[in-house]
Formats: sequence, C-alpha cells, structure tokens
Amino acid sequence: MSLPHAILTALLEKPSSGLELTRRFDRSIGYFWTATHQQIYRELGKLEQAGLIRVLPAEAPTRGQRKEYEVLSAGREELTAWVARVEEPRAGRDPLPLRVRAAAVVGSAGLAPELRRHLELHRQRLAEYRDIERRDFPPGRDAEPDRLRHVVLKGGIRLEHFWIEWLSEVLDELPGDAPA
Amino acid sequence: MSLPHAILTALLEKPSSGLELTRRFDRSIGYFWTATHQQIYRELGKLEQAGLIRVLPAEAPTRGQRKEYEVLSAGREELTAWVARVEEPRAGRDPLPLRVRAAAVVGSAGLAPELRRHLELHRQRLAEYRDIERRDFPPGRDAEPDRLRHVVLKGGIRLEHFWIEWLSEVLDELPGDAPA
DNA sequence: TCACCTTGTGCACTTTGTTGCATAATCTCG
DNA sequence: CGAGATTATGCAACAAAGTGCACAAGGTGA
Repeated sequence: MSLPHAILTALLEKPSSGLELTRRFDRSIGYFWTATHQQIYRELGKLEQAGLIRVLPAEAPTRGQRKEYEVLSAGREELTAWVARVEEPRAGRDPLPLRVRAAAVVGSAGLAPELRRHLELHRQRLAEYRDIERRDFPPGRDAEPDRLRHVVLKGGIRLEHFWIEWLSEVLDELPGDAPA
Repeated sequence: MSLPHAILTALLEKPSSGLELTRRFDRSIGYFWTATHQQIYRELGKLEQAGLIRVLPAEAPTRGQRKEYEVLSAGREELTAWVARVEEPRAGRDPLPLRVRAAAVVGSAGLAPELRRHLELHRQRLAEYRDIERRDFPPGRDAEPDRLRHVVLKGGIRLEHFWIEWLSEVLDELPGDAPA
C-alpha cells in the first residue's frame, strides 16, 4: 500500500492539515496518485494511532477544528525503509485500452468522441505539467532533491505524451473519423 | 468498473471456463488489466445472475467440474453500450514514482537496485510483447478488428517503453550509480 | 441576531481487490 | 488399487478504495 507513504512524504515536505493535504494531492503528488479527503483523514487517523505522525498543537484557533500533523521519527524511518523495499510493479489498470479491445469485438460505434475527449484532457494536463516545470524547475537547480522531484514530474509529462500519442494512433484506426 | 466488461470481451472472443479466462488475463487482456482467478469466478457468478452470460452444457465431462460460459445478447448489449460510455480517465496509480519522490525527502539509499530490477522486468515484458506482435500481427492483416487489437498491443509496447526510458532517466540522476 | 455560506473533519456504507484455504474430480505411476 | 500430483471451482475473511452524508465552527450580511 502506498497512500500512507505518500502522506508521510507530503507531511515531511511540509506539515499540513487534512484538507491541505487533499489539495496538494490534486497537484504535485497527484501526477501518480490521487486520494479523496475521506481517504486522507482515515489514513491520518491510522498513522497517528500507529505513532508515525502526531498532531501539532494549534497556536491560534482557526477555522473548523483544524489539525496540523507532523511526521515523527518512526514515520521517517518507515518511509526510509519503504524507499529501498522490494515490491512488484503493479500492473497498470486503465479501462480505456480495454474499451478499444471491446470495440474490436462489438464494433466501435460511439467510441471516437470519447477518445477525443480523453485526448483533450490529456493535452490539458500536459500543458499544466509544463507550466509547473517552467515555474518550479528553472535551469540551474541541481541539488539532488530537486533533481529527483524534477524527474518525477518529467515522468508525469512523459506519461501524458504516451496517452496523447496512443489515443491519436487509435483514432487513426477508427473508420469515418474526421480529424478534430 | 471494468472487470465484468473485460470478461465479456474475452468470452465473446471465445467461450471459456474460469481458469481459461484467468490464463488469458495473464496474456493478451493483461496488457492493461489483471485479475486473479478468485475475482474472475466471483464476477462470472454475478454476470450469470444478472443474465449477461450463461453456462454452456458440457458435452464430454472434463477435468474437475469445468464450466464453460458464453455471452448472452444482454451481455453483448451491455458491452456495446460501455464502448461509447462517458467515463473519466482514472488516474494512474503507480507507487514507484512515489518512492522516487519520497527518496527526494529521506534520501535515495537502496533505491537504485530496486529501480534496476524494475527496469529489467519491463525490458522482459517489452520483449514478450514484441514476440506476440511478430506472431499475431504480421504485415497485411488489416481488417478493423485486427487493427484495433493491434493498436492495443502497440499501446502496451509504448507503455513499456515509457517505463524503460523513465527508469533510465531516474537512474542517471542517482548518485554513485555505475551502469548495470 | 439569525439564516446561510465556507472551511474543515469525520463516520457509515459499498465496492473492489487480495490472501488463504477448502473441495472435487481426474490423471499418473508404482 | 490407491497415494499423490494436477486441474478446476469456489468460499471466507480481510484490506484498500470510493461514495454519500453528517456535523461543527466560524464568517457574512440582511
């Protein structure tokens, strides 16, 4: 399981409340992982129980019943161990190629518009990632942590490329498809 | 959910028993989806209950208590509808980039061997896919179903490429990494 | 002041996915 | 024939992920 480790990483980068974490999952962490706020709160509870993180006492009372968490040393150790752990790569699980395969059997009626919609979404995400890259990784920053974070982002960019190219290829194979 | 649709597709290509399906999921369908035999049996039960598939009466008794399933017209209709359905792309969920990100925070000790191991696995899978391509898609076959199945396989190949390139890139960024 | 909005936290339930084990029939070899 | 391997199906229990809704506190404006 990776969600707890994703949370530990995010909290080490900056102690945060549940909702802040949720927002950060929509951005940087989210290139390769997503989570809803409910998942995150539940996981924060478990991590606290397990003694890997703790609540920072609030200084000024804020909105709602806001709780900031920080990582304890046991949490840092767990994350350090996870980095080197032997784990099998988990098979990708994307329904879209499956749908193309189904279309090979029952016909591709109605598939093209859905593919074009996905193509557009991936183009948008690619553009966002490029913006982030320009903003956060200007040339010259080359301490190791920065280089590693950058290479993760480049992975996100590469992956969007993959989808864009593959979707274009599929659209070329579909009958009666006028280019968008 | 996509597992039932994956099963319907596989059964339309060829009526099969649970275990046969499991094996086919390890091969062709498996470029983008995996399932254990337990998941498949459970799902076959649900699909039968729902009237989308039925058991073919066995002619000669075979090993164990083998049951072959075939798709009913309701199943074919469901699959046809699914092909055109509007669904959001589900975010990729791979822990490996997350681990690289964690390494940016707690240090990359022990990460390189694990990355090399994954690199090797992806190279192997790429080689397998290329074999399948040579065997099943010789030049000249260009009826639509074949072209669509081929483009799905090409997606699998492209995806393995992605991993190989990205992993190589990460390894280049790690300190003290002698090329394998 | 009080109805309503926003921010923030969280429970309950459901669906999916995984692990481990149980069972049955058939085959295989001494 | 009968002990053990192989093929095949399936249940039970659990873990992980996703959906829907409730609740609490403070801010905002009629």
